[in-house]
Amino acid sequence: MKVWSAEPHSGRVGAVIEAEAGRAYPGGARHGRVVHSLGRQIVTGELAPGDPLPVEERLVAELGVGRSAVREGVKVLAGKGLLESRTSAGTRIRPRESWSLLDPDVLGWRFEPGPRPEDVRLLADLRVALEPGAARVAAERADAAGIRGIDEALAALYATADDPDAFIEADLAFHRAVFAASGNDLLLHAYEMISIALRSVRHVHTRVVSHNKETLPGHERVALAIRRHHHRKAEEAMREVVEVARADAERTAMDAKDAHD
Amino acid sequence: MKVWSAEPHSGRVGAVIEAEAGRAYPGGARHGRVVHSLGRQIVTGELAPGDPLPVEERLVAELGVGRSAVREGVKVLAGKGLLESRTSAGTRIRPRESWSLLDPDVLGWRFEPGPRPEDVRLLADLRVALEPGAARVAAERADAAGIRGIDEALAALYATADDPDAFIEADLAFHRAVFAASGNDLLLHAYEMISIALRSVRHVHTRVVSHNKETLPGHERVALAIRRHHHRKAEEAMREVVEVARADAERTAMDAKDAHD
DNA sequence: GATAAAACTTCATCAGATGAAGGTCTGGTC
DNA sequence: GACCAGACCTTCATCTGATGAAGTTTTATC
Repeated sequence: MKVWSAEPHSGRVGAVIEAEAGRAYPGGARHGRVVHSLGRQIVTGELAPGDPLPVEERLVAELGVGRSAVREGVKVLAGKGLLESRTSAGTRIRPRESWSLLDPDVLGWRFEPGPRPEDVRLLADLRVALEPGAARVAAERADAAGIRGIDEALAALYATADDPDAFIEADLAFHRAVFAASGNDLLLHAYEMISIALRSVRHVHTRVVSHNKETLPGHERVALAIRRHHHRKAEEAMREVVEVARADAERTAMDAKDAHD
Repeated sequence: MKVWSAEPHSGRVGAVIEAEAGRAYPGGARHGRVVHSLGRQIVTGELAPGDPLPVEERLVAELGVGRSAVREGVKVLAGKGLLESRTSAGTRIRPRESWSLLDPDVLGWRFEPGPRPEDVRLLADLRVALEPGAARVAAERADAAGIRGIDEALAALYATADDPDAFIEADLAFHRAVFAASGNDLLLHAYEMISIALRSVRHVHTRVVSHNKETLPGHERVALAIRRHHHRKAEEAMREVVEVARADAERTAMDAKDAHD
């Protein structure tokens, strides 16, 4: 009996690779090309879960690389939960639940093209869910180095309030410093992944200089509370910061939608 | 100039594989063996960041597989940020900051052996940081299906209060249901990774039946608040649940330490 | 002692062969 | 006609050997 479903692959898989192949990958890193091309197509939905990948031989032809490169690339994607290959049954795209959504590459493929409106809400919610709690733990656990990191990031925030692009980076760095101060490497990594996505939404957030300045007092309160180990206050201050960001993001998204209609 | 440091690899890398090789992997999955053996050794610290891996040829000999399998395995680990290989310079272990700590495999290698005391604190903090916020977002966003999922998980919790092992699974399922109700797939994935680690700590938590029963009202409050979309109450109720768990964990860890001294 | 060229290492990729694991198809049986 | 055994075929898994590319190290020269 045939367990896996879906008809044989129809479209071509190699278009992107060929387009990129011109110069980006002179000699080596062929397998990296395979990983990124297939990975992106899977994550963006061009190739849907359950779909079979073309057979190795055809991938070799379409991607213009050798079997080794194809196999290594497929193995990497399988390691990220995107693919599963079985002898005699071919390779196919695993269901979305199996993907390592928090893998940096997977996140990148998802958000790099520019976030869709629903992603903006998703990210804003994620920050609301994560950051106040992280600020609380940071207030509980921060040592001198952690507090210093936050203070430095805060100073940078003030220093860059007039430069939108620099401010975005400083803002990301401040929030990162809070996570770092939690002394929890898993938590810090969780933020670093969010920031991959956040950076791609930066056009949406944080454009107006006057608006940036308005957020400074909130950040200051966060830093102060952590410095004093007031976990309750740290959490509340951070919540206010991210709630404001969420409201802004939703308003911006709505504006964009109105403008588009 | 030689940029990478550290002396050539000294010990043998293949011991584990050979030990496992006897029967576990009859025909296929050789490259998976490589991934797990090397991955575990890296994550547990047997191989330290900066260390060079033996050259391919030697890995082939030590691991008892062909070059293809070695290369595919190395590529998978490189995809998880654990390794980096460069032509002519060999393959070496990347610094810990580059690892995908939230990758299921990496988490597994880290926590499966059984958590060390510091990991217990780490996980407890992580829950305190993450779960109240997730409960809040769940209360804001939960739809009928999400609420139903939570209710069912709650019922299972009550039903298994007398069976320690089943209760652990029911507890994990309840918390998962809360994350699922948030409608945020990234958040849900974050929890699923925590749960990989949590499951390995279950010996520490949740052993006493009477104790399990004491946690039921707290869970009930969480479910109720989410059902009614009281985000404030949901967050507070969840905070209480995870704070209690954290206190228990720390007490248990301390007891274990005392018993050990 | 500095510099440039040659030699060497080690990974990257290709190519071909063999094998294993499943799935499919064909006959034959009842 | 339904069912089953076995041959057959497809497709991935792995091994092996050869070639190439990119650094590293050594050596030769001034």
